[in-house]
Order: sequence, then C-alpha cells, then structure tokens
Amino acid sequence: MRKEPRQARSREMVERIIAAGREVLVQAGYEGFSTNRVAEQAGVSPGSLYQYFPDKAAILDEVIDRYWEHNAVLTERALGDRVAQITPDNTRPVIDALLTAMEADPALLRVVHEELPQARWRERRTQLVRRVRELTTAAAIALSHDDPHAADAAWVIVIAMENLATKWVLDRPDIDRDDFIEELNALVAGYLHQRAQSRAVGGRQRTTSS
Amino acid sequence: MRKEPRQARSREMVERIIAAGREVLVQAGYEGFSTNRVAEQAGVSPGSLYQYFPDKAAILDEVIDRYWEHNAVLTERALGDRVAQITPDNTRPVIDALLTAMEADPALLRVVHEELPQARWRERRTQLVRRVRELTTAAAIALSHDDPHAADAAWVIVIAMENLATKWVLDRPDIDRDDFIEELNALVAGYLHQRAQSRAVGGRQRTTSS
Amino acid sequence: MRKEPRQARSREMVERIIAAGREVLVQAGYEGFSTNRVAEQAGVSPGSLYQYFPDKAAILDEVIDRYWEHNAVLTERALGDRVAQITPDNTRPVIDALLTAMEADPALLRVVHEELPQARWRERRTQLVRRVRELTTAAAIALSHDDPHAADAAWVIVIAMENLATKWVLDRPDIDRDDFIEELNALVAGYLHQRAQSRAVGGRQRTTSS
Amino acid sequence: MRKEPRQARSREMVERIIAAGREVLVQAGYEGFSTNRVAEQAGVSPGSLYQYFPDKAAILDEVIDRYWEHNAVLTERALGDRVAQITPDNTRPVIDALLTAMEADPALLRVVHEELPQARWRERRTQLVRRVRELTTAAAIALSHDDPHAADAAWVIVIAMENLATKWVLDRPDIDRDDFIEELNALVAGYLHQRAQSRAVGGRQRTTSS
DNA sequence: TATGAATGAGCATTCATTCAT
DNA sequence: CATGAATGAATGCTCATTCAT
Repeated sequence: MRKEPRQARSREMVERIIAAGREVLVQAGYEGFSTNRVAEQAGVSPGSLYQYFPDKAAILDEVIDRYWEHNAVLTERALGDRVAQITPDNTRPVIDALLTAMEADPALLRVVHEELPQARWRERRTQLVRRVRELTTAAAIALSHDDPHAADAAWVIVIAMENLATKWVLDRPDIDRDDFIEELNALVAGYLHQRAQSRAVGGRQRTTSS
Repeated sequence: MRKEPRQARSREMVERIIAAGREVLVQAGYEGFSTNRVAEQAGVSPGSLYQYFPDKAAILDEVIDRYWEHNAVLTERALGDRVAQITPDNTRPVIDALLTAMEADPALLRVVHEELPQARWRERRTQLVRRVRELTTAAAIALSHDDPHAADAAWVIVIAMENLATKWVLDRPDIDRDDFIEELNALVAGYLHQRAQSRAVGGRQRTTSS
Repeated sequence: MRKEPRQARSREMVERIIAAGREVLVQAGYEGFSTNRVAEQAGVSPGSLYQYFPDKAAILDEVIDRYWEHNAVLTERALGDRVAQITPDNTRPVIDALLTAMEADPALLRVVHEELPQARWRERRTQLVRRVRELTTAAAIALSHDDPHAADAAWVIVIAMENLATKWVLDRPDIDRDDFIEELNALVAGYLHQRAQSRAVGGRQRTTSS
Repeated sequence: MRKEPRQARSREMVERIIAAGREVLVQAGYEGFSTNRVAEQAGVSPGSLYQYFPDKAAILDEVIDRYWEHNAVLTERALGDRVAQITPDNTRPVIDALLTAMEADPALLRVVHEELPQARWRERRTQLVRRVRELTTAAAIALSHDDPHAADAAWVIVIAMENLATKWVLDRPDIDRDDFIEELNALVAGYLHQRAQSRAVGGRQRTTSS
C-alpha cells in the first residue's frame, strides 16, 4: 500500500513524458525530437527520462504505439456503430471512419507518415489495418465464395484505402470530402465487381509475362 | 582536348562519391548518412567530397535525383514500348513497367520511401508520377467525356498505383507478381467502369454528410 | 539557499573556463585560441564549455572584457587616490596609474594589443580611455579657456599616452620607469604650454598647405 | 644566358604572387588571407605558390616587408627634399611626409596595424622608424648637448608620432589635416623645450616613487 | 616547371547518456 | 527518486600542404 503512491507517481511521470514526447514530435518533427527538448517540455530533468525509459528510442516507440492504438480505438468504435450498413457496395462508413481517425491529429499523422523511418514501426501499423482487412476479406469472399485470391484483394483494398486516406488528409488535394469518400467507395465496389465478373467469365487473361 | 583525362577524373570521382553515398544510404539509412562515412566508403578523404559537392545535402540530393531519374527513364522506356496496348481495361503494361522500375533497387526504394523526410523531396517524386497521371487522366476522360471529377479519379488511381506497387515491392506480401498486376488492373478497370456507370444511372448517392 | 552550492559550482566552472581561456590566449595567441584547447586547459570536456557560453566568441569576449574591466578598475582606483595632485604640469600620477594597470598582466596586454583584430573590441578599449580623456580635456581647457582646439589636444594626449605606455611595457625599451614617467609628463606639460603660448603669440603659423 | 628567362620567369611569378597577396590581404583581411585565395587572385594554381615560397607565412612576410620598405622609401624621399627645413621648432615637413606615406594605402595600413599579430613583424617596423629616430635624436641633442636622456626623448617622440599619425589616418578623428600637423609639431616642440628647461632649472622633480 | 586533385588534421558545435549529489 | 552538470564521441566542414602527372 505504501507502494501505491510510488506506482501512481511512476505512471504519472510516464504519461507526462509521453505527452511531452508527442508534443515535441509534432512541434519539432522527428529530427528535432531530442531528449533535452522532451525533458524540458515535460518539465523534468533530462536524467529523469532514464528512470522510466531505457533510451530515447523507447520514448519515441511509446509515443508511436500510443498513436496507433488511439487510431485503432477510434476506428474500432466508428466501425462498431455502423458495421451493419457495410456491404461491398457501400463502404462509405468504413472510409468515413478512417478519415475521421486520421483527421484527428494531422500534424502527428504527417510526422508519422512522412518523417519517421517506417521500418521501425511496421508492426504497429498493422494493428489498425487488421480490423479493416478482416472486414474487407469477408466482403470479398461474400461476393465470390470460392475466390482463391480473396486475401490478395483484401490486401490491395486495405493498402489502397489507408494510403489514399492518408494522402488526402496530408496533401489536401482539391477534392471535396464527400466526393472523395464517393471515389473510394467506387474504387472498392468497382474492384470487387470487376473481379467477380472476371472470374465468372472464366479466369484471368494474361497479356504480360515477366 | 588534352584536358579530357582530367574531366574524366572528375566524373569518375563524382561517380565514386555518389555510389558511396547510395551505398551508405542503403546500409546506414538516412540517419547514418554522414559525410565521414560516405568518404570512407568512397575510399576518399572527407575533404575531397567538398571539391565536388558544396555540402552533405548536395550529395544526398544527387543520390536521390539519380534514383528518380533512373526510375523515370525505366518507366518511360517501358511505357514507350507498350503504350499502344494501353486502354482503360488493360493497364497491365503500365503497372508492369512501374513494378519493374521499382524492383531495380529495392533497398534504395525502401530508404527513399520509408526513411527520407518526404517534404524535402516532394517535388522530385512528382516528376515520375506525372507521366502516369497524364495517361490516367486521359483514360478517365475517354471513358466519360464530361466528367467533372475526372481529375479526382486520376489522382486516386495514381496515388493508389504508386503506393500499392511500392508496398508490394517492399513488404513482399504473399502475392504472385502476375496475380498482383492482375489485381491492380482490375482495380483500375473496375473503378473506371463503376464511375461511368454511377454517372449514367444519375449522379451520386450520398449516405454520409459531414 | 540550499541552491548556493550549485550556483557556486556554476560560478566556479565559469571562472575555470575563463581562466583557461586567458591562459590559452596568452600561450597560443589569438589564432591558437580553440575551444578544444580551452577545454583541455580547463580540464573539462569540450561539451561543457557550451553549458556556460553560447559559443567560442563569447568565451573570448568574456576574457577580454575582464581584462579591460580589470584595467579600468585599477586605473580608477589609482586615479581616485591622487586626483587632487593632478595639474597640467603634473600628470605623473595618471601616468603612473596607467603603467601600473598595464604592468599587471603584460602577456595579456600583448595579445590584446598585438594579436586581436582591433575592430572587434574597439568599443571596449574606449571605456578605459574615456576617464583619462575627460581629465585631459579639462586640463587643456583650464590652461587656455577659449581654445577651439582643446578637444584635438585631448585626443592627441590620450592616444599618445596610451600607446607610449603600452609600447614601453611591451617593447621594454631601455628607459627607467621613473625616467619614462618624467618624459611623458614633460611631453604633456610641454605640449600644453607650447599650445598656450602659440595661441597667445597670435595664432598658428602654417608652413605646409595640402 | 639560357637561365635568364627562367630567372625572369621566377621574378615575375614572385611579383605576381606578392601583388595578389597584398590584394587579398586588403580585400579579405588577415583572417581571409588563404593560400587558395592568393593563388586564385594571382591566376596561378595553389601548388605553384610552393615553388616560390616555403609556406603561407613566407608570402605574408614578403607582402609586409614590401609594405614597410615602400613606406620607408616614400618617407626617405619626402625627408630628403625637406630635411634642411627641419628644426626642433619645425617638424612639420617630417610629419607631413609621415602622413603622406600612410595615406597612400589606408586599407593596407589598417590590416597591418589592426589585424596582424604585431610580434611577427616587429623588426620590420623598425626600419621605417629608424631614419626618423636618428633625425629626432639629433634634434634632441642639438637642443641640449649633454642630455643623458636624449635617446629616451627620441624614442618617445618617434613612437608618439608613428602612433598618432596611424590613428589619425585610421580613426579619422574630426581634426583637420593641417591642424593635426600643427598639434604634432607643438607636441614635439613643446616636449623638447620643456625638457631643455627642466634640465636648466636643475634636474628632475620626482613626485612619485614606485 | 606548373598543375590542381587529394589529403587529413583540425575546427566549432551537438546531444544521448551517465552519475555524484 | 530526481537532479542537471558533465561527458565525449560524433558531426559537417575548412584549408595549408603535398605529389603524381
């Protein structure tokens, strides 16, 4: 019981450091993410950082983890509400949820996507993606029961959606939000129909050979 | 004319530095790209770098420039050979060319896409993308003459293609190369048909409003 | 109050660096004044310098400032004691004070006068000089109330005094200290009398015209 | 005889390098005086410098030597013309000559006096000074035949003249040229009379003792 | 001789990390 | 626990000098 306050203290410090880390990441970018700055932002001495994290990388890892977790939760929640409405022809709720999640913190989104060495957080990204992928695979399969390439299609859709949504938020192309959702919906729907049709017609045509 | 050998010497040195720069970039990553390492890799003294490049950034820029130029040339050439075969229903040659270009140097592709701060080289990327985009816009318009959103569709397609191809090369999902080309072709074709059809049916349906 | 030792630590470190800086300046000269050398001389790591000074120039500035301040204080004190005895015919106390100040640290005097780019520290020098100049102007005016060239005379005297004293300390000509003071006193006194007399006789004679 | 052209070539190159060195010294200052700049200014390769001078310092030495030599010649010539007019009461021609010499190249004068480490060229400076000193000593002795301190007086006068003239040219105080010459003349004349008088009255008065 | 590419020790400065207090 | 002064290896870059051609 006497340990409680200490534990509480620890958690509080960890949170403070992570919050400061996120702030610094957003304000100063990946290259400006220095331990001194994080410590200063957290109102803590540089040495204290090392009581809670083994090194600078660990702080950054935690910040990024939190970011993906946060996004995953947002998406989960959004999907949970609307999952009933989703069909291969109407993926708008999913896309909307995705966009909403990304629009929550564009500054951090930018740093995460454009400044971080992606390799280090590849696994983390997967977690957000997974749920959407599952749904998509289900949809692809629903449309064409015995498609041996359904998983491929799901991969294509998820990657495309994630990147298009990200780029739309970051690069702000001159496309209205609703129009954009419409385009993505058309992309998915068209893709699935096209595939179903190709299979019905009798397999793939190959015009190239590598 | 008697100066030729000297010029040759210069070129040789420039090439050596750039090759070393590329090597360091691949091996040590963007953060490990230091002038001392480049010099060492080139078997040259640090001072020599500065006879051929004004500063570190210039070396890096040249490495990246070469990369994009290389890709652009490869793509151009590939497209040149097959451009006649391209239709909205058969984008396989374009996709194949794109993949081939990217497969040429996956290690560098990884650094360029996953470690470089994108902001600094945004413009470079555009140059390769442009040619594909033009073709795509043309295709979108061809399919639906008075579509006010043709440019949106082109944006969607180009971003999707670029990212899917990149991710396929880098993340090596378990998808056969030909199958992958097939999927991308279906994605584009399905998308364009879906859009054409939606427009024919009488405008868009909106289920969400933000 | 409990912070005192820390403050003391800081002061101590600053003093150590400045002392080292002075030592390096004297031993290695202006051109040899490098941060690494200062750090080594201070028995400190190069990085530590930058906790107390923003850059190399700041260390150097502080060393020079201290030097001038020290000189100014010495001179002020010396003058304070003897100012009553000063007349146009007896400037010995001023000269003595000036010499005493300069003799305090001839090695540093040498660097300051012979190695520093004067432009950068012109202003500093002025501060010490000013007091003497005021006294001198007063003396010049006292001797000849309505002389429009009194300021010129003050300038001549101050520049001459400063340089003669400096050169005497640095070049160690074979002149006894008391004899030297006597000579300078004669120089000033003779100058002022000569000028007063010339004016009385009826203005200046010009033998040259430019 | 076949060696003549080579020798001529050598001389020419040496001259070119020295001229370039002077130019660089004036334009870029002592800190900007780099071998590369000198070579470039001379239209010569950096390596060639080392055929004629052992190192950078040697070039600089020669430039400074020439400067003092030049000044000495100018002064000699000026004095030669007017030496008959010089008396203890009329040093105007000497001063005028001194000023004229210094005014010939104020930019170089500035570098030589305010940027160069004086210690390295102490001896050179002496050469210009010597002639004036001799004349002055003669004048001092003329005024007071058996003065054991005549040499001291000469030293005082020469140092004072040199520095006052230099400072006048460089700092451009608000003193008319003719007025300035008048002041210096008064300084010398007054000084010599004062000393003669003191000696006549019966030796020196000491009010200070160190 | 003359060249100029190549050198490499040296510079000022930064910042993740440690450790005595 | 928390501190923050101290560290020192590493950075990008300069420039006097050398030497193969």
